[in-house]
Amino acid sequence: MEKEWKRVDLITPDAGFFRSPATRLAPALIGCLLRRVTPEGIISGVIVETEAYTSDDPASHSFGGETSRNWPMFRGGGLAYVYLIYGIHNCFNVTSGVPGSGEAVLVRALEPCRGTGLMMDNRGLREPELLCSGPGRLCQAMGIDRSMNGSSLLHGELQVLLPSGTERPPISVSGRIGISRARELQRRFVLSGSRWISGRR
DNA sequence: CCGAGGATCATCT
DNA sequence: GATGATCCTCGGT
Repeated sequence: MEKEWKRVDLITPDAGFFRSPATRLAPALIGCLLRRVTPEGIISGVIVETEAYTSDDPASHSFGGETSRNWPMFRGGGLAYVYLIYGIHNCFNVTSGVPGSGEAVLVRALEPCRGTGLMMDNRGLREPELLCSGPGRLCQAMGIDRSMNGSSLLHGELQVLLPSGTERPPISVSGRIGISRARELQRRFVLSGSRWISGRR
């Protein structure tokens, strides 16, 4: 039996979903669906790992104010912020907060849901192992690149959908991964017990 | 203009 | 555990 999903609606009580602060949106995104509509078919995965970044956070791209790179973080919640890291990998964020706040949530891992074959093709893999377990890996699997930077996630080819139910999944909190500053902040959120999160096993 | 370093990953020892 | 790949942003001059 397949789970049901609903669009974030601008005129219902979901209106404030993306406008909430990153520290609240990051756990709220756990269990949501990230979906891309491609000419070849639909690709989707359930978000199982996120990190929150805010403008008062030395580890955040927005810490020094708005720049030509981080501008989507300053345009309010519900946009894609995609940037290149180490010259090779893309990282995908969901912007959050109100315009000017400089906040985003890094999506670090997905549990593959639909279009697994397409994702494996994109990654050059023959097994779903490590398919979307890491920010670079999930972008490669989903076909997310910087051409989608700044695009709306409410409608369009890349979307975030909410679970139709109201039950909250169990979430574990920890320090963030791969940063040198503000390691102590507890701003990494994972779906408890998920085997799809990033990092070593 | 220049140089350092980065919200990573695959591969090697 | 260590390393190389590879590019762009951003701060300093």
